[in-house]
Amino acid sequence: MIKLAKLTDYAVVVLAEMASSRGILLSASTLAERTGLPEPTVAKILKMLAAGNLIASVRGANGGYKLEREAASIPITAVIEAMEGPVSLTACAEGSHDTCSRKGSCSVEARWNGVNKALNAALANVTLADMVQ
Amino acid sequence: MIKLAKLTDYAVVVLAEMASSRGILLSASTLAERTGLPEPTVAKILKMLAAGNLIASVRGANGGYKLEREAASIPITAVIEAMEGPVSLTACAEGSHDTCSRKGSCSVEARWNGVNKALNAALANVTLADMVQ
DNA sequence: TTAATGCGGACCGAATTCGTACTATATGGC
DNA sequence: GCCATATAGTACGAATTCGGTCCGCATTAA
Repeated sequence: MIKLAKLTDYAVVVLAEMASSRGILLSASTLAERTGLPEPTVAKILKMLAAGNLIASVRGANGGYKLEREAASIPITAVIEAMEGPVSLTACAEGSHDTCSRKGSCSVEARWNGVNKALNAALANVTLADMVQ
Repeated sequence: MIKLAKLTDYAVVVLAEMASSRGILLSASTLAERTGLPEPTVAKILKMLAAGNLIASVRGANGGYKLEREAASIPITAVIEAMEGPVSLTACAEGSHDTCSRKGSCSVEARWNGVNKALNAALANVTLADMVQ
């Protein structure tokens, strides 16, 4: 199965919760409570999403996180990229620096790029707003 | 990254090699030699592909494998399914029997089905023939 | 000054995956 | 009929990755 990391799955749940309270500052512990997910895990997810500029963070007492943009303008590819890196099926895909033992001599190497583009195009049409409903 | 198992990647390489010699019986060792992949690994891949009815096997001396259908009629989703199971991003997707701790109470559970369909549609348009060139 | 909250990194156990080996079964050639 | 060749199926060990947790530091409101 083309597997999405569990953390990415959780990230969507957390973001969906944030989208329903847009603009309001929510702490990691509050979000953990509302989503039913373990608090340390939620905290980790929020850090990653903040690093990917998907959400804004406010430090200090009474701090928290809030959505940076509208849910409708956040494609799920952005979420996946923030959590797992570029959306691409194979290591030898364009832009990846991962090594492949057959790099250069692989007859299908270049072909995957087209597949990845089709994949990105399909996923780019689904936004966070679609996941919230 | 939306990760494809390495074996699946290899499977496409092997199938591409078989497609260029369609109808000819090729043994696992021959394919290993031509693709430059380790022989035991190629043998394993061929077994999985045969189990998925993507290729036909002939046992005994001078046996081997050959493509069951034309490359153009084999979508890469079929390859992925043979190697890794159904194409779906999340465990809670339709048809999966995997358990999810939030099953039933998860607000985004149903939404993933649409994403998975978009994904399958995008990948179904790419066939093995496209990978060969 | 204190308490609350995010930030960043490190760490460990668990699960998955990769690659390999071994045995059984089938078939063609001598 | 026997042997060489080839696939079928199972099982296993090592390596990698992932999920989850913890700790010390930085920042800000009260």
